[in-house]
Amino acid sequence: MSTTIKDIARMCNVSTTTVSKVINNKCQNISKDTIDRINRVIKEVNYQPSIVARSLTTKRTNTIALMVPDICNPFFPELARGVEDECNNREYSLFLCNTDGSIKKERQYIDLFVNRSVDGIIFSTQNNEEYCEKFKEFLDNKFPFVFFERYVDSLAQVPGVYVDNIYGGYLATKHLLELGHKKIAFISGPMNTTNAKLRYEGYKKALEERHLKIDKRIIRIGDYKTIGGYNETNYLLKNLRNDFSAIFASNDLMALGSYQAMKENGVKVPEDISLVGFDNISFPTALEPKITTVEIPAYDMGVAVAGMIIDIINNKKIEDSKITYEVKLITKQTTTEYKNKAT
Amino acid sequence: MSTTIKDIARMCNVSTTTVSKVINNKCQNISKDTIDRINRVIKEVNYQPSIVARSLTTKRTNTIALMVPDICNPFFPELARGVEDECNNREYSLFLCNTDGSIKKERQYIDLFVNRSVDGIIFSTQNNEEYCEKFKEFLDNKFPFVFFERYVDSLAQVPGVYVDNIYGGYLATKHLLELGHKKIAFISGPMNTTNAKLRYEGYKKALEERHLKIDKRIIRIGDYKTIGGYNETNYLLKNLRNDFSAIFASNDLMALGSYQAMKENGVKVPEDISLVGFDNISFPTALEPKITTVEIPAYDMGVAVAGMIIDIINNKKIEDSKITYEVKLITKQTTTEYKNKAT
DNA sequence: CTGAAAGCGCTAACAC
DNA sequence: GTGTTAGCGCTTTCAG
Repeated sequence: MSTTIKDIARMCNVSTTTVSKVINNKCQNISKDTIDRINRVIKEVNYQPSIVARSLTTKRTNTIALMVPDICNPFFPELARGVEDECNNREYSLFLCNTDGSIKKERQYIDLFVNRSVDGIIFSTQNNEEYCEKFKEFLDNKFPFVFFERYVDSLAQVPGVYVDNIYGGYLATKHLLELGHKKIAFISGPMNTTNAKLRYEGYKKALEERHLKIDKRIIRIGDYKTIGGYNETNYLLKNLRNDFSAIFASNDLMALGSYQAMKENGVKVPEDISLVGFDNISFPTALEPKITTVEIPAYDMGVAVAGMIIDIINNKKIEDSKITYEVKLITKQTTTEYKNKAT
Repeated sequence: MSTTIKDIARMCNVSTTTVSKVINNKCQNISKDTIDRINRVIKEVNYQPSIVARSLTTKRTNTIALMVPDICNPFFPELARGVEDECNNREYSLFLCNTDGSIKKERQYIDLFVNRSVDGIIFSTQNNEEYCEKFKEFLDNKFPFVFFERYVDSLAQVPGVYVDNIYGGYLATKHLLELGHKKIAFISGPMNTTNAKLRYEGYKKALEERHLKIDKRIIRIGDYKTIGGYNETNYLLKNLRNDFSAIFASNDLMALGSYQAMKENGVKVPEDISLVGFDNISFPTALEPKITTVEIPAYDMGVAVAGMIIDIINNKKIEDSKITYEVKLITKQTTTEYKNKAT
């Protein structure tokens, strides 16, 4: 557990250089004999080179950090799993960080991981404009980092992996329209997150396409959490009960909160009100309701974003590369045709 | 982004030694003046010492690795969150690894992280006896590692965090007994995992306490996954429908699979059959059914196990310390009184 | 109170 | 084909 390259060199009567070359498969000019001898000894004593020492000279640690708001939010495990799988495939190791959406924590983690000489960082959090100087610094220093569904308008050149949120919002809304709903409430994510804005765009687009007016009263702002969907739905039911026959919540967590509020108010979903979410977070099949939603391929995107950062690390060119994933409407149990009840 | 301790030393007209001492707060014999001067310069140029270089001399990386089967299994995010929070509090960083329960992957990760000089490893996987030589080697070398709900009989001296599985199994079963159920089917986890065995112990204990016979026919072995609960329940319903009025599944995932099977067979829960799970994994409140279950405080245990490994790292004594967490029955919707139907 | 010097384990020019 | 040498950025004796 603490034999070093020197020991191996001594045992084989060669220099550390030669051993190093063998370890790293840079054996152009080494006789088969010595290679074999060295490899045999390495096996024998089970020698494992110190990655720390290597990192000090090579300036690479083969580590990356993934910053998520909270791994307990059911959207993120799949993402993290995709990221970790790809890292593992490509011989990187993954640091996990939970920022709770706190700029302060994020900042601390950034400093820490820069000190740790991670080779790159994946940001999967939704603080947008508020914390840009660090990113600009990263760009200046060509420090590899990528965004996952994180939009910073002033940092257009940052690579990242995204979903087509506008289209997603459009799909969800169009689905409801096609079922005959004309008054569709919208519970948005926080408006300082770009994906919330984009989903809202999609919502508007679908309505406008049908020349329907946007009713601002039934557009509410939530927090992407269950409680937000719950509260906003309670508000809607209490104050505007007859002004909508469907709700489009900007993510599944809020949709579930919304569902809860409706249940408590004796409103039947989908008979009385149809409900659509976003994300398609997965639960064991026994659990109900299954919310009609827009699917985001979280695992695949995790693989993609990890692949992207690793590519960048190895090319050292931070290109303006972005991948946008298609989204798909998944029709489940919470939407049905609008019934023109005599009210 | 690449100013070193030398730069600081030069800028302050001191040696690197002095700077190092200031950085590490070992300032017994340094004049307030120089301390201030050095700190000022450090601030000014935003100097951050390289953790890699430090690690090479100190032999400590302030990192630990957490091995879980799969972060997507809803039990593990909470655990991981607890671990990460505690790590963060105590200035450690966390590597995340998904082993899929594969000994091969686990072995690879172990080698990798030893090479990375992590200060310790948390094993939260359920391979038991099959892979012990490595652990023995760890013990011999005083390499810090702890178990989370992982039992290896031949390694009694390994520290770890556990739950009182026997009592949990006992509680679940007793709850059903108190509701009047006498024929209680048991869907176990894989019998090569010790917690499955222990939960079974608890099940037996509760029955024996009431002098009820164990009916082996209604004891089935699952896989701790939804599909296992589903399959075993289908088997039970098809072959032994009248030989049980309740099911105790050894974890919530299997309980949900069980529920699904019953639903598909037109069996009402809890009216026809009562159902208890184990773990109390958390879902948004809107989701049904809410399964009566035995709560494991996953987050707290994550904090505890991280604290434990960090303590061990810093004392360098691997004591025979184990923490066992109490479990608690959480009565929800899937259990009700036995109704002595005329069959 | 401060600094010189050695060394952690490895890689990488460059010689031979 | 192989070895010498220097150095990555830090900590740590030990001397002054």
